[in-house]
Parts: sequence; C-alpha cells; structure tokens
Amino acid sequence: MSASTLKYHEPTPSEDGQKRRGRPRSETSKKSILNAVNRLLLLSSVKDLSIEAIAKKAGVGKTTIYRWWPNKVAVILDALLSQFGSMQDLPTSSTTAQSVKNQLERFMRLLKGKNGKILIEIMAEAQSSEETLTLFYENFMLQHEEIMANLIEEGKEKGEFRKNLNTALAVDMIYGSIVYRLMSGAETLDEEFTENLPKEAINILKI
Amino acid sequence: MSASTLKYHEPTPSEDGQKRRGRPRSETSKKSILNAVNRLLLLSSVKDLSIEAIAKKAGVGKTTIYRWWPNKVAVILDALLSQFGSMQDLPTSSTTAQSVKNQLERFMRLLKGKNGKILIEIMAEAQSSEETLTLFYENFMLQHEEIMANLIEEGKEKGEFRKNLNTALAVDMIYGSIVYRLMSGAETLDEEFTENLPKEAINILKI
Amino acid sequence: MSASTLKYHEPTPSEDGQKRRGRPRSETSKKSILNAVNRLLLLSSVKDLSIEAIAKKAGVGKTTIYRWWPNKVAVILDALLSQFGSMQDLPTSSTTAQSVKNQLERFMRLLKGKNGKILIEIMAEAQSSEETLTLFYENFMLQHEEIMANLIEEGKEKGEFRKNLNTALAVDMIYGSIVYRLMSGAETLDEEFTENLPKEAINILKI
Amino acid sequence: MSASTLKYHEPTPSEDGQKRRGRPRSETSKKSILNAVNRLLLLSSVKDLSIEAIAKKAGVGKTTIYRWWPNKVAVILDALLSQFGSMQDLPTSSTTAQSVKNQLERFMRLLKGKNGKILIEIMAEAQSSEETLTLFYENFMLQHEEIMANLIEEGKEKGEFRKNLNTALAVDMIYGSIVYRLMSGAETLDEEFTENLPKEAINILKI
DNA sequence: CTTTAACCGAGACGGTACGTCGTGTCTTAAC
DNA sequence: GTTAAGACACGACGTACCGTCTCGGTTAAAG
Repeated sequence: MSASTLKYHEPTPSEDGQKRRGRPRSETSKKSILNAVNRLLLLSSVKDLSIEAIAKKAGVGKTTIYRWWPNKVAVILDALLSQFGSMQDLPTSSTTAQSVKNQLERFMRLLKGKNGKILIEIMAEAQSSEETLTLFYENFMLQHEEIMANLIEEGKEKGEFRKNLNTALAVDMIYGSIVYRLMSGAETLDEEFTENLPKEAINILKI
Repeated sequence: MSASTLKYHEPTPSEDGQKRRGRPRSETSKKSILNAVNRLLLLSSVKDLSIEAIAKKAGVGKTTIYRWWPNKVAVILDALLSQFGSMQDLPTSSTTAQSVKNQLERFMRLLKGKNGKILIEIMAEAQSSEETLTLFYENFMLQHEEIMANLIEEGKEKGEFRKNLNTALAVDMIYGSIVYRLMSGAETLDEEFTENLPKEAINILKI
Repeated sequence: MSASTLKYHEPTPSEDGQKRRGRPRSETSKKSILNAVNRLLLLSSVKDLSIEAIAKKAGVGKTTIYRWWPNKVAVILDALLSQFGSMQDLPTSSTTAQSVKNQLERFMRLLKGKNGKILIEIMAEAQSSEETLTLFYENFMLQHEEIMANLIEEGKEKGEFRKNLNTALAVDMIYGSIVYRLMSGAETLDEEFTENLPKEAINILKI
Repeated sequence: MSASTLKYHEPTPSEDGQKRRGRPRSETSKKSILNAVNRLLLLSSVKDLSIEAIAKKAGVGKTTIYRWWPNKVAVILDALLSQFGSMQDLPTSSTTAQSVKNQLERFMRLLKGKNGKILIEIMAEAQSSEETLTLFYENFMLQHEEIMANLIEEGKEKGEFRKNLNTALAVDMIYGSIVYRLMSGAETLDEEFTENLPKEAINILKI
C-alpha cells in the first residue's frame, strides 16, 4: 500500500486508451513545486506559506499549481507525503500487542522533528473547509486508523484484548492523544511521550 | 473558578492603587463586540470571520478591537467563553469514577451543537502562532485538563484507579479523543459518542 | 508636442525589441480610472479624492492603480492632462508680442472654470514631496514656461523686447501671477484678469 | 502694525469689561505648543506634521490645541508668525522705488532658509478649504500686498511709476513670482533671484 | 471659603484611508 | 494544450490620524 501521492496527478482524461494531445504535463514542474514546498516549510509555517511564494520559488506559474491541486492544503499535504515515502505493510509480530506497538512507533517516527508540527498545521489549515478536511483525513489519517482498527479487532478475536472495548473509540483515543499533544503547544513529541504512549495504549487495550 | 473572561480586559496598569487617567474603557463597546462575534459565528466560519466585519457589525472602530485584543483568536475565544458562562466547581460525587463521568459530560455539553465546531476552528486558527496557541490553551483547555488530572490522581490514591496509570497521558487520551473526533469531520459530537466516551474512559482508568 | 500623457504608462521594459511576457496592461482599466478621476473631480476637491474612491468608481482594484501610478498626484495629473488633450505648436503670428498674447490666452483658457482650481489643488498637493513636485512641474508647467521663454528670447533678438530683461524672471512673473491669483482664493480667473494680464505682460516686456 | 499673532487667542467673550470666570488659559501650554511646532517643522514637512505629534511633543492634550486653533494650518501659521516677530513699518526712503526695493528685500529675508519652504507648504495645505485659505491669506499675504500696493499707488501719483500700470496685477506679478519660484521646486530663494527680482520689479514699474 | 465654571492632561472612541499582501482568474506569447 | 509571466478584481490586513468624547484634577473669580 502506498501513501506517497494524492490522486490529482493523472491528467484529466486518464482512463482512455489513446494518448492525450498537446504538450504533456511537465514532470519537472511537479517536482520543483513539491521540492519548493518542502524547502519553504523549513522556514515558515503552513499558514504563512503562500501559493505565490511556492510558484516563485519553484519558478513556475501560479496557474500550473492551480491546475493540478485544488488548494494550498492539497499541495502541502502532497509534498509532505512525498517525503514520508510509501507505507509498506508491517511484518506481522508474535503478539497483536506487539504489532500495535510497532505500528504506533512507526507513526510517531514519521512525526519526529518538524514533521509533527507541519502535519498539525496542515490539519489545522484543513479545518477551514469540508473539502480540504476530507482530503486530509482520507489521504493520511484514515489509513493509519484502519490499520490500527484492524489490529484491535484482531486482538479482540484472539482474546488478547478486552471484548467490551469500543474499537473506534480506542482508535480516537490513541491517535487523538498524539494529535492533541502536538496541538497543545509541544514543538515535537518528546522521548517521554513516545516511550509511554505505546505502553499505556497496550494497557488500556488488554484485559 | 471562572472561565468567562480573558485577562485582556483590565486596562493596562491594573494593580496600582491610583485611578487610571483618560477616558475609561467603554463597556458598551466591549459588549457589542462580543455580541457581534457571537452573532457572526452563526453565519460564517472562524476563518472567514474578519476583524473588519466584526467592527462593522458592532458599530465600532477597528482600533477599538485592536486596542483590547491582540488578534482574532483572542476576540473570538473571549466571545465564546462569555457564552459558556462561569465554570463552577462540580459537586463531589460518591465515587471518583462518577465525578470523572460528570466532568466529561459537562465538557461535552459545552460543545454540543455549533459550539464544538467553533471551538475546533478556534483551536485550528490558534495553531498559526505560539502566542495564540498558549492563549487558547491556557484560557480554555488547561483548566479542564487540571480538573480531570486532579480527579484521576484522587482516584489513584483512593485505590479506585490503576496505580500504574500515567495521568498526563490519560488526560491527553480523553480530551484528545474528543478534539480529534471533532477535527476529523464530525459536525457535532453525536449521541453515540457522548454516551460511550465516559463509559470507556472509566474502563481505561479503573483497575 | 504632446502634453496628453505621463511616462508611467509604458510597461517596464519599454525599449527592447522582443515582446513583453505575461498579460498585457488593460487599456480598459486605464481609461476607466482616468475617467473616474475626472468625474469625481467634479464633486470633490483633490485633497478629498482618495485612491480608494477612484478604484471603487472605476470598478478596479486599488493595486491596479498603484501598479501604474506612484501616487495620487500622478493619477490626477494624468487625468487632467488627458482632458486638456495634446498641445499643438501655435501658428506664428505677425509680431512676437502677439505670439506672447496668444500663448497666454491659450494657457488661461485651459484653466477656465473648474480646471484652474483643480490644477492649483494638484500643485498644492504636489508640494508634499520632491518627487511629486518635479512630476507636476516637468509634466505640465515646464513646457509652458519653455514656450514663453523662447518667445521672449526671440522678441529680445528681434529688438521688440528690452535687451536688459531677465527672461527667467519674466516667465516667473507672468505664470506666477496666474498661479498666485488662483491660490489667493479666486475661484476662477475672472474676465478682468484674463483681459488685463496679456496687455500688462506685453507692457513689461516691451521697450 | 503686527503680524506676530492670529486672533484666535482671546478667550471667547473677549470684549466685555469684567473678567472671565473659571480657570484662565494656560500661557505655558500655548508657548509649548508653538514651540513644539517650530521644533517639529525642522524635521518634517507641514503635510507630515500631525496634531497628535504636536500634542505629544508639547506635553499637551489634543483638546487644548483644538480649543484654541481651528485646524492644523492655523497652528502652524501661528507658530511661523511667532518666529517672524512683529512687522514694523518701514522707514520712508528717498524715492518710492527705493521703498519698493526695501519692502521686497525684507519680505524675501523672511523667507530665507527653511522658512520659505515652510510658508509655501502652509500655503499649499491651506488650499484644501476656503476657510484655511482666507485664514492664511488675510493673516499673512494680505498685509504685504497692501504695503506694496500703497507704495505703487504712491509712485504713480509722484510720477515715478507708469500711470497706465495695473496696480493689483503688478502686485500679483511681484509676489506671484516669489511664490511661484518656491513652488517650482527651489529649496530656497537663491542669491541670484533675491538680487534680480527687486531690480526687475523696479524696471517694470518705472516709466 | 465655598461654589461654580472654564481649563487642562490623558487617552478611548467611531471613522476613513492608507499601502500591502494574497486569493483565484484571466490573457498573452512561447514551446 | 500546457507553460511562465504577470495583470486583474477583490477583500482583509494592521496602522496612522482625524476630530470628538469623557474622565479626574486644577485654577481662578463670584457668591
């Protein structure tokens, strides 16, 4: 499974057999846009990052950006995901509890350093419209949630976890605590948090 | 304890004995500003709400707003808190678990309807700067967190809750799940969620 | 010779052979701006005329005005000159004295009615900075001064005018008297003045 | 005759015999206001000088300024005239021509250095309303004009000057040339001008 | 020797306009 | 048909002053 790109990038009539007419989409432009975003994010917040600045830094017309992404959130999310690389399935572990732990650690490793801050800023920015919110949610959070939900269900079936556990709620609590911590002013996820969360998560899941 | 106002409203030299010079702050203006914000929030999102629109609606100069609040988040947060009214201490219940439940239900009742959406939008807006973030956190979330943290500690001492529980983490998980749910696109906290969260919260705290 | 436009209107790289890139300047906007200024000047003074009002009346963004003119004086001067139309050379007359008279009458005709008042208000407004002052002087007064100075020199050579006459001073006196009269509160140049000035001007020039 | 103050400074019911009740006007404030204006004029233009800045520099409430002067032009004009000191009548000279010369030189001496620039800026600022214009004209220019007009009439009667001379026009030309020169960008009246103007003025007046 | 009235400083008030920035759209010529 | 360039209408920003107002306090003449 891959989380590395959004689905905007196929030129519009994507599904017909014959070749598209006219000048093809410039891959160079796409790369330099995502590249520019990533470089700019080192210097400024998501809020302060403007499409205009991206276009200028990337040496690209604003139109080119607007043609391929619907809004700022989409571009930045795309740039961020391009950094994360593809999300391989985790190798299955001995116990489900261990799998949960692995999964959580992998997720938090993604958000180490500036990335956590940036992701939270994107999530915040995404709140401004229904459209961007689902864009963000479905392209990023949802897949992590699904993996975790499946693991929990698996644990419940195997008798490792409490049967009376509300899976959806547990997922909200686990990912919610990470998001909430980052939103409360923590610059990054400190070591204490990254160590304790998986342990405590297991505690609340187990019988 | 009161959550009804921010600390911006004392004219600058607040604590000295002698009287302030010059024309005193207009309480009428203050009220009409907070009022305007509350009325405007019914029609538009926090993002789309402009200082200019508030000033116009309130029949007030923009300067008057900027004189008393440092930014949009502060005004809106203030207006919202003025709606919530003061936060009385909860009457102590039979068990700590019950107190936790009561406290959570009270919190979620505050966020019923549009208020939940608005609060999350403020929280999102507040992400744009360190300053607004602490403003939001310290004037709203922090006091709720503290109440809950105290209850959990109390429960641990009384032997009601697990001794090995990480209090801070538990608080993050509980409030995080609410915030995260609202941030994920839920227009409001549905009945299912508001019923299940307190139950599950007790489950993870108890032995 | 033409006095009908300032030199702001050539897009920046004016003199190179190759075509300019990007969307070209909108002539429609330019016209509607100058038009709006001229209509607004009928109702309000130069001082009370705001860039914002012009933009609104012209149905144009403020930025479009700021893009092409450096300040209010420049726009208004431009609008006024667009009214005056181009300045043809006068047909040479029998005597230089007659030419001087013709030139003066033409100048004063330009300033009949509201135009005199407006021009003086622009001149007044232009005093606020070195930049606007030279803008005004070089784009309007200077050419009139030069014509007059040339005529006076010609008259001196032909023996019509006093050899010991200080040409520059004479020009200052003649145009100065007009400007000064308008600045002293005269709404317009009255008939008495417009009749007498040319006569008296000839008197002080002649032997 | 005195040109050193405007007539604003008598407290409102000026002409009745008995003393006014209440706290009398503070002369200290008046002085520090005029003083502040003169100091500020060394640093900024008349246009950029704000009532607020004057009040601050003078350590005075804005209300105090507005109580005694109707507008900015009035305050600044007042401050400038307080610098000029009183205008004594000139001692009569041998010839009227000499008197004219003396009068002109005295006038131009007043405008040496920054004062010329400032006066012209006041005159420019005064153009914005009928009221300020007459204020400026009647409190400053008019008395100079009258002296000159009287001298010219005297010269005509004595047979020194041309009988067919239009006195009003001559006055406009003479003072107009000075004003116009200063308005055209000259920082000050240079030596050449101050030497030549009186000579040329006599030339155009004489037979 | 208290009242009364006008003054004073400070500074908040409702406004207006400023000049700038970013949005998303558009119109060119070049490829 | 896409691209870079860049002009466009629009809307909001935060600031500066305007002229007015409202306080507490002062300073005199009038009662």
